[in-house]
Amino acid sequence: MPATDRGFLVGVSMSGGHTRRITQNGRSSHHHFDAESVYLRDFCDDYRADLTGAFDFVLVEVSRAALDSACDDRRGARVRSLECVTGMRDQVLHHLALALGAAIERPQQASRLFIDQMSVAITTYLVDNYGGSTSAAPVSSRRLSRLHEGRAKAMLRSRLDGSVSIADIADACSLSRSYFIRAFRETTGKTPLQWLLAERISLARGLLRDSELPLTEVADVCGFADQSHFTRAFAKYEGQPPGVWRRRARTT
DNA sequence: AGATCGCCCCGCCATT
DNA sequence: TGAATGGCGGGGCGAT
Repeated sequence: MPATDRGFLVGVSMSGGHTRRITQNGRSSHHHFDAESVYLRDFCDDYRADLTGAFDFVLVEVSRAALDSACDDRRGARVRSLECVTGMRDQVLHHLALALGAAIERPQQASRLFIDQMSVAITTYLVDNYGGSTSAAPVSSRRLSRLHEGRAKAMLRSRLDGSVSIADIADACSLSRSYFIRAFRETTGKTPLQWLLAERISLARGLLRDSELPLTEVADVCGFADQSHFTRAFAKYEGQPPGVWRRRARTT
């Protein structure tokens, strides 16, 4: 695999009998994996692995953003890399992988909250135990904490009637309005209003596709006070007006 | 954190 | 009658 900026990959061997030859930076090495063996990969590096024997791994991909977020949440210096001795055993990771694997084997029953929390647990554990070089000084993060992010998004969703202002939400997070807007943008990649608009459009797409509601009612349900404004906003976001979008969604 | 200010989102109306 | 488009003013958003 050629190098990419996808972050890191942690592989946890669930049973034994796997062997691989890894070629990286022109060097090759042989590794044997028992149950509970782990390896870590930085997607920044070119990577080639010739696999032999059984392959029974849980693979977890960790983005750099997730790594940064985990570092910020524990108020520590940001970790730049994750490193471990390939093939070393790690009982904790093995158990975490077991729990995660059991949950995602039945996706229809899986609790999104549980999987999210497991992701946080695994990432935090990786930072604590395999965090490599760190930034010299703790980065003063302007990202929202997970608590504030969740609270802000919940308040924005409840704001469909327009009764809650951005200042109210910032207050609820004990932040100034300007700081909150910036932190929200750096956390989600969107300003609060842009994020809310994306939520509304997403809701509208579902109603257009799966219901027979006229546009006026779709607009109302999605928090748009009048149909003309809804049509305009939808067309700007999706590139075509809602009626056209609906007909095309039905025919494809 | 708080003040400022330009911009655009929103709601309303009209028209096709 | 429903959907799409356009104009317009006020107020809140978002950047500084």
